[in-house]
Amino acid sequence: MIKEKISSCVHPSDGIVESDKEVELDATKAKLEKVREENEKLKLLLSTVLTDYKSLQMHVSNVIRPQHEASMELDINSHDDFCVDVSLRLGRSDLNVSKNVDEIDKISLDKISDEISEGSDKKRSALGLGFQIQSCEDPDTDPTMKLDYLSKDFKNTKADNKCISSRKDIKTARNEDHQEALEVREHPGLKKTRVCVKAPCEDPSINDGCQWRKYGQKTAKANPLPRAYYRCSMSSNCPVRKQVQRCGEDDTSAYMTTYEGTHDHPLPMEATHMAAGTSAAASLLQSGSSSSASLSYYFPFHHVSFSTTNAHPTVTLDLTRPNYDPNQLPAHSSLSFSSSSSDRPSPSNSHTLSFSGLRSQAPLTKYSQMAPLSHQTKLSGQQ
DNA sequence: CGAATTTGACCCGCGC
DNA sequence: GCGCGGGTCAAATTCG
Ligand SMILES: [Zn+2]
Repeated sequence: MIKEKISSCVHPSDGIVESDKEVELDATKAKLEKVREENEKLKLLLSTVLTDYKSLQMHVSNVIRPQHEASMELDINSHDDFCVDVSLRLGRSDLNVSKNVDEIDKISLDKISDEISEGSDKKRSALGLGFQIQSCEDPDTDPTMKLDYLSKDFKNTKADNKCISSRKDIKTARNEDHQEALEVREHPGLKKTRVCVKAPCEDPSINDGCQWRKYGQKTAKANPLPRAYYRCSMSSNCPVRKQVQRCGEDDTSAYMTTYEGTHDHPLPMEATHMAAGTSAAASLLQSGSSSSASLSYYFPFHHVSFSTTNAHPTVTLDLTRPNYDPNQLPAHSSLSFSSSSSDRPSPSNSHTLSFSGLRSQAPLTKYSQMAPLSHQTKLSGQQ
């Protein structure tokens, strides 16, 4: 493309031909953009499938567990192994991963791929092109990062298991864990992904459907707004942490909740949507996606600011202001995405895309399931 | 009485 | 090395 442009500068006499070429170029650009959009949609779909599958797998393992209580730990480990395999295949569909991959799952994934690409070989090749462009834009990211992340997760789970098995000397176990973390940190530029939820009230924090055990509270130096630390207590070794920070004055109940990690146990059915949304976003981050598909699939009417910083890939769901634009149809949601290698995502680098309701039916029904959650967790006590 | 919360102590990485 | 600050632990306390 660049070469063509250069040649058009060098040979200004061939005006007509060059303008033809320019038109062609524009058409190709438009095509590329379309293809990229397709690619993003596909990525989101894959993340969704992965998340749903994980959730289902955890439910299944939970059902089966009572029958094989002795081999519980083994089950967990093999399950994580499985996840790694799946993610590998998701990251790069052309790699044939053997191990314990379920054939049915493979078939369904292929089906989805076909569905997305509408059976067009042309589009499929274009998909690869989209990927190339993306990695050009974002050289730091790589599809294999996802694998790295998951294997890291697996390691952490193992460390936690160690923690439990030898509760005597937590210190040594903790050291092991720490060493593991250091070892993991040596993996090129990949740290824990986090999901922030900014909300006007406590609702979202109690909406996640998990039991949270408070284990600490700190007040920041600058503003003495307390920050509480919670840990998931549904499973004894669930690695998920969350911290809730008050934002604004004492009476304004604005909270910023940050989730970190992945649950290793089934979540209540009512909570899976929220979790799927957040973890799908996290998966997108891990997959090295520099731009993001419409996460508004999960959170219609709300801003989903999706920003990558050097330190922590972070998804921020801003639920403080409903995303309602009178110029738009209600089914439209806007997704503001910013990808930046600096600590502060620059506004110039971020742009807002509006989607014409990707599957406008499904998200609405799914979203409506979030409403009854508030009272579900309320009876589990204030958090 | 067991489970959850509170809260000061403690740990550890980081900058000076 | 030292102090600071964010994050975590665990004894004491409260809660159900
Ligand atoms: Zn959990």
